Amino acid sequence: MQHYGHVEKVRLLVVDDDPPIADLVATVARYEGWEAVTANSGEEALRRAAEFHPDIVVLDLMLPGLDGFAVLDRLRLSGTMVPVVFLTARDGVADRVAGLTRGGDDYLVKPFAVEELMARLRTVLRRSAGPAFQRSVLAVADLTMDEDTREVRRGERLLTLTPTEYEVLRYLMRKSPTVLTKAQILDHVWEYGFGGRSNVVELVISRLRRKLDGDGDGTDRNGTDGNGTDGSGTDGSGGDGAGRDGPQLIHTVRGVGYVVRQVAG
Amino acid sequence: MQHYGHVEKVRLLVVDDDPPIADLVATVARYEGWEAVTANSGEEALRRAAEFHPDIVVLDLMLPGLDGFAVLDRLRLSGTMVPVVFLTARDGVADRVAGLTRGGDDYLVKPFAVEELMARLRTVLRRSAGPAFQRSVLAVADLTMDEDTREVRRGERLLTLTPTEYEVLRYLMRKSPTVLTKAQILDHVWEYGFGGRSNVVELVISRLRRKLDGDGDGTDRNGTDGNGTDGSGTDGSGGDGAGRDGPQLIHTVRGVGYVVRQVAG
DNA sequence: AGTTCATCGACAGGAAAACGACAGCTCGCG
DNA sequence: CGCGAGCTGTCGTTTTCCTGTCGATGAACT
Repeated sequence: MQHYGHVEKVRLLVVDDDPPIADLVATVARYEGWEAVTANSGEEALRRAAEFHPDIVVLDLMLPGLDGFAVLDRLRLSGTMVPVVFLTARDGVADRVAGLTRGGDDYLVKPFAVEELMARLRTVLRRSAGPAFQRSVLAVADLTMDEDTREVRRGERLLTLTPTEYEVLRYLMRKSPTVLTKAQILDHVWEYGFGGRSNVVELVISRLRRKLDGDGDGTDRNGTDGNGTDGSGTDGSGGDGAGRDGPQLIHTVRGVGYVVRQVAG
Repeated sequence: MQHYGHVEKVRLLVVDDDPPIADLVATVARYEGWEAVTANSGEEALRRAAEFHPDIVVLDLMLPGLDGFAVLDRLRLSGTMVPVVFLTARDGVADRVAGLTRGGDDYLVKPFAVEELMARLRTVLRRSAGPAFQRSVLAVADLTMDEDTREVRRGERLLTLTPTEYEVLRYLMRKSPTVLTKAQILDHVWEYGFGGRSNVVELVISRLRRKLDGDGDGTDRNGTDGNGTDGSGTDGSGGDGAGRDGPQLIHTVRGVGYVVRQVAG
């Protein structure tokens, strides 16, 4: 039915017996402009699926009563072809799940990172939308990211990013030119329930900068101005952070967070 | 995407009384951009065939009621020349089937691997597409694979691959330059219902690398790097992973999976 | 100047991947 | 019908390198 790319909102059904988790996912999805409903049991899931007609389903496999596998079977038996993204416990039934991803489905291990889940949902939707091969490429200035091949390049230069770096950058690029707080980045990119409050984000940003701004000594702090609204101001200090590859793209907004964009202002 | 010459979408009819199996096949086919419909009984199959006019049919021989042989007869009697790929149980009527494949049809034993089935479908389609059957040759950099002759070569050198290695490589090449996860590879190349969670994939990749990257001492980790992007950084240091035949083509994307592609710059 | 916030080098624990070695199987050949 | 070769997959070890913590240095704001 509806497909990604369509004008209408994506309809998502989230099935998880842990309400907080289900809500978390639903909330993020709604934030992206999707319509989302949740179900906390297998039975409810089937009921919701029947009336809501989701375009995609997030299904926890460990459900009391009618478990995820059973729900999947019933869904398929009723002729529905909705793509499904499964959630499984770390060491749980991961093996059995593997066999289910052949279709267009996919799966994720709990605890997962929200951005990771959203990324998979988008991918699955894109693929199930038919001749599937429109690639999804994010771009900001001369920085591009191909989500299928995972190739990231600054201009011509191909960058080598670690998984975490890749995730953070993707989130920043996707939201560009919005400024994101460290908390937001932490919440989206790290697994939910990541206790470690630390400067991890700063760390990753630092490493990212070095790689994509080619910037050795970089440290050009410029974006800076105080309050969120970024505004214009900033630069000032001369060097626009050009390390070797052009202007700096990751800017620090002191007291707020980070943003990826061409300098502006 | 993958071309057989058809401009329009391939129309596939899948006949299997086990809905999950039929759906599995249909889903994968749709992924490839085909149009697919399923039928769960012989009667339904004939009905669907009449209205859908498939270009090719996947037909399970063990159907309750009107069985596969009967369905085939009726189809032929009605003048249809659609090529058919049969599915049979491991020890079942394999012999009798042999006699049916004359027309250019083919058959596969259950349980099968999805990629294997898709490969046969493509082959049969190609042959039935007219006398002028172009060969289907996959190529990535100087690595080529002829799906008809099963010849694989790196540059001039002919490689000797075992069945499993061949399948894995074909899947990787077909999807190149997309990064595939181990789960995807496992799901496509191994028979459905292969529970084994193990490092088989890593193993095969390792063996493939040794053969096609000519890599004796191998372990040239270079392409390998973090996520996705690999690449550039590497070169420099002399070894481009070139064992003897050029740059490494199978790259590890840590935390994600594997890709076949030229490092590109 | 003092205080707060950010950057980044260095290090260690640990997760993921590579790979050698071995055993069960299949299949072809004698 | 039995033997042997090659293919596969499991185990366990080794290697690689990703990640987050600490702490010192440096900027920016008040």
